[in-house]
Amino acid sequence: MGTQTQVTAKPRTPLNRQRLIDGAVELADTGGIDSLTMRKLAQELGVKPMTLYHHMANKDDVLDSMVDAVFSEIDLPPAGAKWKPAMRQRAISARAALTRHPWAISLMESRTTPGPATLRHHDAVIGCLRHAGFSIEMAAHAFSVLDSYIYGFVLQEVNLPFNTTEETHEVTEEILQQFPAGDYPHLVEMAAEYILQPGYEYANEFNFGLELILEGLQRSTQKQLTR
Amino acid sequence: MGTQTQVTAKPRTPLNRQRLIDGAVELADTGGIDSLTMRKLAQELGVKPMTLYHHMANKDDVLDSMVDAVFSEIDLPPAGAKWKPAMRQRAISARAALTRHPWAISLMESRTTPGPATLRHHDAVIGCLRHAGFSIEMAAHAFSVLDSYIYGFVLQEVNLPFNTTEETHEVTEEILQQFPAGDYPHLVEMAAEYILQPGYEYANEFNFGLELILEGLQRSTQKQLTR
DNA sequence: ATACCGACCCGTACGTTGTACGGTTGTCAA
DNA sequence: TTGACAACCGTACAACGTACGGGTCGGTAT
Repeated sequence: MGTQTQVTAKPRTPLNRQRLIDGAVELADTGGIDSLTMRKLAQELGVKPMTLYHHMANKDDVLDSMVDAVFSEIDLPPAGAKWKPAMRQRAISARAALTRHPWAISLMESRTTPGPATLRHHDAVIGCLRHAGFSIEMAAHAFSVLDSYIYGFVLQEVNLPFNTTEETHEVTEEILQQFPAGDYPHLVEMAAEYILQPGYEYANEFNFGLELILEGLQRSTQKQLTR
Repeated sequence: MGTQTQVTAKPRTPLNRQRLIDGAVELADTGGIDSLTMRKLAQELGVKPMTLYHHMANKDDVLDSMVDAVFSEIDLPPAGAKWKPAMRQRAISARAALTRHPWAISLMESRTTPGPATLRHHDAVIGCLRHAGFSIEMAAHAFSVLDSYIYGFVLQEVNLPFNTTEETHEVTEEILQQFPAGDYPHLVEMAAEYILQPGYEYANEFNFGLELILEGLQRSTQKQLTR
């Protein structure tokens, strides 16, 4: 009992930046990004609204940090790995993280100041490509295609108004019934003979595009190397 | 002068749905999506806020219509055209429309009820692919990759914190100076030797990915047809 | 001319949001 | 004990979307 150092736990754990961000992410995950208000966040953390401003500059600061938190969840390409499996795994991991937090894509659109996790991620991806022999220009190309595809796919995926097969039926019928029959014949055909078939899930489309792009990149690099 | 039909212009042109949407688009174009409030929109149209609600159900209704307006600006694939040039042109046109209205991508994320122009567009694209001999499954794949790529690319493009070469220099330096030198070696290399070079524009990256995907699709269909 | 109706428009008001400003409390070094 | 400093809070304000209950026309039926 000679020291007091053992009594480190305070009855009221002080709020810090990390707890705040975690709370914000959790709130957005459960109730959507619109339900994330400074007041609700404060309540969630057992604190009054204005207290938050002692840890973050403003709400935009919170949003920036949330985006960076999502990026930190994405697997980095393992050092020394071959570029193709590394990029494949990263793409899959990125899509998983972004769909786990459906609000992330919409935030990315309005945030322009990348955080450390975001920069680290980008650096690792470019590094992986460079070590595999990609020229700087080619690495930039590859980076652009892959990221565009990942973001765009998730953007569409999280926007689908349905998740289960049942919902798909409901929504599809509802939309089509609003318009004269025969207005969108190809859309109807695709809905009936593909999308509404049992077992269909949009998420499965991800693979096709990913492999197509990876193969295209491989071809491009081979062209470059043999030239 | 026997008729009165020539006096059709009223001193106070009545507001209608179209004028309202056009005004909303214009407002969002000039001041960003955040500056689009029902109050400002009303003022822009020379009308009091609550008047808007006689033409639109609510703000979400306005936003839905704006997205559809953007889609109506995208060229439809010309009937009877070969699929590859048709898809190429559509992609370029879509990217142009979406960058002309940078808010469109962010709206798409939150809207789930497609308008008539959107449906017509999708129908035409699928129709073009089907006429070119794509199977339903293959058409769905192609549609998914292309749209994902277009949306994702624009999402990144409109997010760049710089537009001119000067801004690029400023922003790049500012970001990198925040962190210990050597933290992001590959990022620094790419910035110095590629992005900061005179003549660089991110927009030029669009082509590479687009052609890569189009060629990949061509290969996939050939595989399918020869099998 | 009169009565009436529907399309169009507006004034007021409420609840919710982000956040500026100025305290108040709890903890620790000297 | 004193002072400083970090953490926290109460109050207040402007801006937002929009509910509600009117007003004000032009044109048609009588």
